[in-house]
Amino acid sequence: MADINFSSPTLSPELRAAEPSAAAGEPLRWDIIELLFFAYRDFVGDADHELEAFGFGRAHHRVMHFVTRYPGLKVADLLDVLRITKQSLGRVLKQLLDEDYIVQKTGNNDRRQRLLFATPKGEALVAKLAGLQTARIDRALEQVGPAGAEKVRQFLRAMIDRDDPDKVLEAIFRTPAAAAKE
Amino acid sequence: MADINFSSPTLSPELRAAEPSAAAGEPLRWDIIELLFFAYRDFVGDADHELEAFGFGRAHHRVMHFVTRYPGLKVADLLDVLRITKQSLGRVLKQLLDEDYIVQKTGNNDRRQRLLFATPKGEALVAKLAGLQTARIDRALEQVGPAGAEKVRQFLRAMIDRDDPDKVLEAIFRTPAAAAKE
DNA sequence: AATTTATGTCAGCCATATTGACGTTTCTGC
DNA sequence: GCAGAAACGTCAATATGGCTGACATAAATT
Repeated sequence: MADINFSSPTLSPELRAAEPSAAAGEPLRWDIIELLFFAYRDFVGDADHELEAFGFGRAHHRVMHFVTRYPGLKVADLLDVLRITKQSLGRVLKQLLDEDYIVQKTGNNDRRQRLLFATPKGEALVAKLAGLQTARIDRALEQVGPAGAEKVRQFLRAMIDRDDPDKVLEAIFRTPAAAAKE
Repeated sequence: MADINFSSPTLSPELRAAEPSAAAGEPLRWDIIELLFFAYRDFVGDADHELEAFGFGRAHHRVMHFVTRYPGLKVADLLDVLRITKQSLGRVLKQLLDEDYIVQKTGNNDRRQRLLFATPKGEALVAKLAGLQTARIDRALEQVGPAGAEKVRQFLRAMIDRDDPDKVLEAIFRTPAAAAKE
């Protein structure tokens, strides 16, 4: 491996963030970008750890979460939410069905549909994982107070694409809190 | 595939969020949990789209980002930040070196170290991706005002694990804004 | 009756992560 | 100066979770 050596090494003993040299343009939100990265990394880390014990991964969690929260979700809806293909969903969903975390029910309006429901076993897992994440969120919201919490919600809502929302997003944005500052 | 049919189908025409039946315990932060999921999904989606044109994935972006922002980052530091193994980093890093997005420089205090630096080409890519994400963040921050923006930063900071922070996190939490409400 | 929709499935591929083992260079402690 | 540890690179094998393409079936729609 070729070693590229520059004129003067200029070793920084203290690591410091540097605006990349193209700092001439509009200011970039480096702080928020990185905070989001770390916050999300640790946020999902809570669940990841616990999931190992069940032999599941993040994919299983996402499926379980949305099925539990939105009972009767169709397969197609789930695909929209997760933004994956049905083949990808297939493997994960099959495991969750086999291991009795989720059950399917034929739609009665449209018998082609397979509506998805969490079993008590599935709900328990989702609640456990949500508990871990809630602890972290509560701790963080305490720092900003109730008014701050509402600002955080507004911010997160505004970060989400609203064009062509999936069924779940529609439900989320139809919620009372959404009407607040729309 | 066995079809499990229940007593009464009870089809919901409008999808509605349901507290899983174990709602007896402490309240769970379903709203924030889901907002974080969707916000992050769309946030990283901005970059993902652009990366395809370069034949890169998210892994490349993460590496490029931190190397650009923290010039002289050691390989070991990067592993801490990204929470991956050196083998995983290896392939991605090799590509970025080969394609001249990143250069290595032997540490002069410790010649075992390979300090990482972005090339102008690399910086340009990172700035472009950060620009996309900044547009989204700016749009969202407008909704909450300057005071709200500070609340959002406080919230995100508080979401991050502080025990055993890596070098980059230390730098982030050493920043002036961090001192504000510590 | 023909077509479209919702779903499932088979086969293969790719990206990104893992563990374990091993080698080299260089620093550190004795 | 030497032993050992540290920082890195790399080989091999494996797992997960994505992907595309093709095809099948049942049920709804036209």
